[in-house]
Amino acid sequence: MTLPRLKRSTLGDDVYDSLRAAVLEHTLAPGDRVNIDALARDLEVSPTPVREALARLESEGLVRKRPLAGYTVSPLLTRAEFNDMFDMRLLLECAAARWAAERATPEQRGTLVTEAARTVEGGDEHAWHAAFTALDAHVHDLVAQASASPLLRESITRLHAHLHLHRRYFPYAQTAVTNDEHQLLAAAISDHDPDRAESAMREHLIHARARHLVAFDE
Amino acid sequence: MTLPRLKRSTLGDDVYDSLRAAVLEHTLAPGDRVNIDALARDLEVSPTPVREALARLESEGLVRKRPLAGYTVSPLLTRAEFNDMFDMRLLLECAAARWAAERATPEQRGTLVTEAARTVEGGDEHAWHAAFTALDAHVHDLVAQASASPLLRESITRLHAHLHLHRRYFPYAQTAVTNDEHQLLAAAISDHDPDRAESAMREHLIHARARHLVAFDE
DNA sequence: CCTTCGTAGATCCTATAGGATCTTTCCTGT
DNA sequence: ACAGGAAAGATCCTATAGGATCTACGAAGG
Repeated sequence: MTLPRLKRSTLGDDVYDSLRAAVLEHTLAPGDRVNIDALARDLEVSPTPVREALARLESEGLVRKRPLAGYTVSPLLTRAEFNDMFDMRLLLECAAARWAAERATPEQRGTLVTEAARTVEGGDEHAWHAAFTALDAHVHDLVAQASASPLLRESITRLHAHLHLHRRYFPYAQTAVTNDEHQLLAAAISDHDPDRAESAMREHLIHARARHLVAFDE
Repeated sequence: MTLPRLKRSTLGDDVYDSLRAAVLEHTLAPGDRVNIDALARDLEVSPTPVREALARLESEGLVRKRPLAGYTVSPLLTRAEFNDMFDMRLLLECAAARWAAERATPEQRGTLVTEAARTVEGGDEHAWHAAFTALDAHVHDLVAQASASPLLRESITRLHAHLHLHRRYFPYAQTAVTNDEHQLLAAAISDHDPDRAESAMREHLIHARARHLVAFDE
């Protein structure tokens, strides 16, 4: 008998979740100064758990700390850093796709195919874009999870946080193409075909990088 | 004129360094409970910076937190987790070796060859072993640095922290072989030969895993 | 007009105190 | 002898207060 491992949480963790969401949603925009006391007042907690949350966020690179001068939200990636991130994605996620094709459970293959086939319904443009981004992240996480490597999945998740910071500047079009690529990837993994899974992921990421890079042209 | 960017530090950072070193040196052994108040008294600081340091360490996986029950030093890796870590090392460090061979500066190639050729001098067995481990980590970091990918280097550094936790249980012998492998790797990178660099790293890591895995046989 | 210096304000960093929770130990009952 | 429960101790979590530092604005001098 396995119980769902009841979740006890602390204020620090709650603040962390809230702050992380705020940064990812651009409620706190890149470059903004983060005032500890003001945040504590807004969230109606003391500064201590806020400091704890910020320390964790800094370790993940979402905020920067300047000693005796306060925290700021990490600035957006430069073109070079963005390319570096995609080099890492290619390295990590191609391996994840390969391992997923080799080691995923039948349930995982099924879920992956189902989720990759999902499409996002109407709503206003902003909400629709947010939903689509969330779905994209979810598909990639399913692959990472199916790779059966906890360390690999964690690394990928960490990268995606930085990717998410840029989503506002991604082009709204071409989402249908993304969806097609996801389905090819899911099919390859479902078919136990590592080579095809890896190359599908590679194609998908290379195309995604090209799609996103236009945002860096002024 | 570029000044060395004077380093201001906070108590929290100092505590972090001290604590991280204590964990890596097994002054705080895996599984040990970490008493916040006691630590604050020993280090002669208040609990707040200690909490901040622990939050960062938890984010790196060096300590674990159980809400309302305190922190503990992360336990040693299981055999499966250890294998997973080496799978990640193979993925990350082989790519690092390849990129280093392609992109390293002349200075980096020179330093790498020099450091890979270094040997550790006498001293008592414990100190000697510690020095050798440090040298090994240094060589691998030089490769990561030469890869010219900040994200890749950071990921590798993160992995090596966990590897370091196990060093006490590594075999003392066969260090000469390790040194030879490092020199082969350095030579390949120095020669601008990506294929040979990657395979040299792969061989090295596969052999290293085999050497270390004996520690898991009881 | 530009640069430099000094002061005021705001912010961060650290320390201490009180309430809530968990762990351990001891005792009682079966 | 063992299982179950209760109370004491220790520990963690949160809140508040005070000292040190940085930033920004304004004034004086070149």
